Amino acid sequence: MASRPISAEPGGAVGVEAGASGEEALLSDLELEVIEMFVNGVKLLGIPKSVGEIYGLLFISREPLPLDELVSRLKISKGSASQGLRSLRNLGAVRSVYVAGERRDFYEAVAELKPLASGFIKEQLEPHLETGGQRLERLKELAEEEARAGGDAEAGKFYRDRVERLRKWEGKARQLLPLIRRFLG
Amino acid sequence: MASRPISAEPGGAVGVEAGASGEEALLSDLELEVIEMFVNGVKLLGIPKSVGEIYGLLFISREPLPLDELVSRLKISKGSASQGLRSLRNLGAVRSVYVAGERRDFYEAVAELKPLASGFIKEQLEPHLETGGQRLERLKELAEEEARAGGDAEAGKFYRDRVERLRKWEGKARQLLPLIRRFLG
DNA sequence: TAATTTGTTCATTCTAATTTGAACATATTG
DNA sequence: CAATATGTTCAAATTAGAATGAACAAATTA
Repeated sequence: MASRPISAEPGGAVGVEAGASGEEALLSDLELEVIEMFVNGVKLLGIPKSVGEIYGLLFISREPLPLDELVSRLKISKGSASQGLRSLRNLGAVRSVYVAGERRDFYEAVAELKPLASGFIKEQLEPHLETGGQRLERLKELAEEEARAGGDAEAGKFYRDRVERLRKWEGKARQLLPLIRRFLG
Repeated sequence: MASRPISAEPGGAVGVEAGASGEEALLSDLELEVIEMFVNGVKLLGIPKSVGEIYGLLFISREPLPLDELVSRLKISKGSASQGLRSLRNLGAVRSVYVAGERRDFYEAVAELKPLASGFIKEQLEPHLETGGQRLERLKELAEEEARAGGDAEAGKFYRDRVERLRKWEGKARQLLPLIRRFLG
């Protein structure tokens, strides 16, 4: 019951526009459109296309799907599917579901905005803030050196101002992330 | 007076780590560090490295710089510099400055967070929201078709819910952008 | 007007990142 | 245990996107 055969797809007719050889209507128009939307979306976030495809298909699927169905329906490699699912699990964008009497792992999309945003912020954004913070310390030292070595008082002021600015930006970013989280929650 | 010769750089010693052939100390350690910071930053926003380099150098330069100095100091091609400056102007991240008695165009970084954020939102994010909005309409139709064609009432409910969710997400995004703008302003 | 300077454009080249697929590991079944 | 099913890993192929540089246009100077 769980892994519904691909021929039993609901209404939607052929998908996948003309072009290559053996088109077999693996995806309905609705699925195609949703997937495309997510592919666009994740690209904006710097996440690879295949990950968007996987999430998109899971998002619009009524039942959880196993890896090999993602492979056959999306026509992506096993490797991509495996790695894509891992990223999505790490992001908290996909959860694995127990399906009775099935040996394969089944996955479904986490379709609530909050955990998605949180996962993305925690995994993709916060690490950068962290390393950025360290970098800023070194930067401050370099600016001081420059200010001292230069002899020129104007120069010192300028460099200190620039580094101070970067500090403020970082502070803003640190405040902003939780704010976004709360807003989407 | 304006296009200070590159040998007249302030304190900082050799930059550019070991490796390739003719290293010539075109960038001080401070400049190098700032540039690296911006290169990391823009990568996060899906903006090419060369653009980060250009903005970084302008940001930490006391005087406006002309295109050919960006080329020589950053060792990037004229093409990259030209295109990079254009993107930065479009983003509102760089402004051109009049320098008396100079034929070349000189540029300086816009170093206030607000216009930077606004430019990025307006140029990079809002266009996607726009096309996403159109896509959503088509999606809604497809979901209705699917719901009708499927015969299954459950299915209809599910697809409508999913599309409705996407609508809500888009709405949130539309609210969020101005909020971010205000916060950074 | 010819020569020079400055900047842009865009086809080609190069690079970084993604995708593939075969080899491998780990159950699971007969 | 051998055979099969499932999933992961990683070197190699592919692809998308960025950088290059030569050709061009426009402005300036001599």
